[in-house]
Amino acid sequence: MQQYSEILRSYDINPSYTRLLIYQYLKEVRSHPTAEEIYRAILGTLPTLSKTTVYNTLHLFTEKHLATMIMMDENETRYDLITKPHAHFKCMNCSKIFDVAIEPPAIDAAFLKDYIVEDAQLLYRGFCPECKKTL
Amino acid sequence: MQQYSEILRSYDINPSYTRLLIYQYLKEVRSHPTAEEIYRAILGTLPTLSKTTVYNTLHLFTEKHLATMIMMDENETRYDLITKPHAHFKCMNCSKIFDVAIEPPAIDAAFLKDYIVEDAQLLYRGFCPECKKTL
DNA sequence: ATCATTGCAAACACTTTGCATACGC
DNA sequence: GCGTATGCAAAGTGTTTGCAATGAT
Repeated sequence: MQQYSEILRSYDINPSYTRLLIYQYLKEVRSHPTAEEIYRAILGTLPTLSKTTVYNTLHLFTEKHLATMIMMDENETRYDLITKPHAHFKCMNCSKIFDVAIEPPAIDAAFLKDYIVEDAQLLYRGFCPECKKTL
Repeated sequence: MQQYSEILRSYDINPSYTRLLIYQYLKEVRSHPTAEEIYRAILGTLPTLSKTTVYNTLHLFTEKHLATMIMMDENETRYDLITKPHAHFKCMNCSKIFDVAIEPPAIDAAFLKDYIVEDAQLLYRGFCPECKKTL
């Protein structure tokens, strides 16, 4: 986990044990988890963990541009480490989320001149191969 | 409002007065309102309106594919009538939402073969011209 | 000793649910 | 009168807040 400490430090985040665990989870599981999922996953390793700390940490990661919030249905915020831009596909039946190898299109120059674009998200919704069968 | 009745009927929605008012609001205001905003706006015309009815109606519209839910920050669901696909830009400072004349890219054929894509959303976040100045 | 980090409990905001009332044909 | 539409109040869910406790240097 030593290398993760360095990463956190490079984002100006003090690498506490809790933060490392959360970072590791995001890094290794890569499933766009909700705060709840992260909380439950890490409870096994760190039974004293509180949900507040998970939220604190995720806010911190977002603020420092290490992670990004992604909004999907059902009013649950999910989190993803910032890597290269990509799209998400969410199955309307089983709620699974799939990464799609497609980049959000660049916004046109005229718009860019007046606005500052920090982040782009591309979300597709529909039915995954499994759920498609049952329709 | 006669023509609106026809539209609702064509989506297999019984055009009650309440539903017409909500449809009209979505149609004429076009600002991707939240349920709360719709509720407050229509209260003036229909003081007995309840928020439950607003939610009922929005769910009905969504189910019948007349409207679509769009998810943004802050865990608030916004609603938009389904027109042609377009993108949204949300100011991270003032929270205003701007329509962007750009289409979500078509998902590639290989993906399409296995999945059913019902809906695409493209969301940009950043700072609008007004808020840009104050940074 | 000081400052940062964590955690609890309560508050909050948005949405849904269950059921009762009212409305339209 | 029967089925649909509406509305109230309560519950539910995810998130935030205030503050106290703990930890690190």
